[in-house]
Amino acid sequence: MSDHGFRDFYYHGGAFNNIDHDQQSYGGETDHMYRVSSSSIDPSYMSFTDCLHSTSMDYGSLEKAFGLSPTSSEVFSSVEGGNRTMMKQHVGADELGGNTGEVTATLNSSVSSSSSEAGCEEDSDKSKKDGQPKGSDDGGESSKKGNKAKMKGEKKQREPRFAFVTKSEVDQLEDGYRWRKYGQKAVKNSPYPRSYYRCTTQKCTVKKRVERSFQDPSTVITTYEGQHNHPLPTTLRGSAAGLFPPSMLTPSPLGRPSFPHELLMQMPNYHHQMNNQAPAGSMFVENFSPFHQYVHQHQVPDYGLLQDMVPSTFLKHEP
DNA sequence: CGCATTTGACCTGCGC
DNA sequence: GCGCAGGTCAAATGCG
Repeated sequence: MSDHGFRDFYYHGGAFNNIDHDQQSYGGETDHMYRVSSSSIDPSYMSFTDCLHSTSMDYGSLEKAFGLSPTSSEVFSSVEGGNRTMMKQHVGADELGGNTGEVTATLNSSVSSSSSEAGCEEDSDKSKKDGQPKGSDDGGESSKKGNKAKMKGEKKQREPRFAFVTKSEVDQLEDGYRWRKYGQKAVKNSPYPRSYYRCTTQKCTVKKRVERSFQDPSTVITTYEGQHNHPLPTTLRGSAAGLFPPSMLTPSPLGRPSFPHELLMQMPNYHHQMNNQAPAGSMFVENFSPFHQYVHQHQVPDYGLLQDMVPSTFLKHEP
């Protein structure tokens, strides 16, 4: 899924001047991909995080919104699901204090399990066990594997996923949450393994996968799945806790986005869809289409997109 | 000692 | 049905 035609659109002066919406169909599925991009941040000067903090609020917003504080110069984001949409955007250096960064968003909803295309990425069946923290629920399951089998027949509901492609030397991006690695697998056609992490907070089922792009070893693909149902740990080492304003540390989807998915929750219709428990398959389709419309409707929004994704307090409002 | 990581085995879905 | 690939489990191990 990494490279389904991204298209660029640019962001200058605090507003999205050129938003490119690409909608493609893959085997019956509609893909929406968004990509926000910009050139490169000079890592030699500062980390991505530093850059975000020291130079531009907009960037800081992005970073906070995306929950990333990596040493990356480029950040792409994507939501996986059945439909993917990509939109690219260029962040002008002027807005970044001389630095630019790249953020790509891929929206893709997992349509039922039938979608094979995205399917490879989709977890086929995690819900059965992962859905719940293992130690807490299973109670007396006898054999670990035996349990899995029982859930057969039920289609597990796939959680929305949000992937980021970041330029980073470190695999694990500091996003403020504590993760526990529970597996690692070699990826086909890639010399780099994929690591699986789970949020260590009890009852939080959020997971993330981290893998390095074999095409560009300097980039790390981080895929988040699920939504945190808790605040950011206060003990985290990194910046996140300190970086994120309290309002962004709230777990509530209705609050500020403290997790990539929550960004989506800020998008029009997302709540609506979620609240109506729309089928996973259509969730994003309907979600992101409106999203595009929204973007387009705000043709020259001052941050149109961002504003909706991040707290306005983090966005620079220009007259 | 508690927690995180490693790692091989196992399970599931999918394509052939 | 078989093999492959992705994903997960959990025992073993490491670390602070």
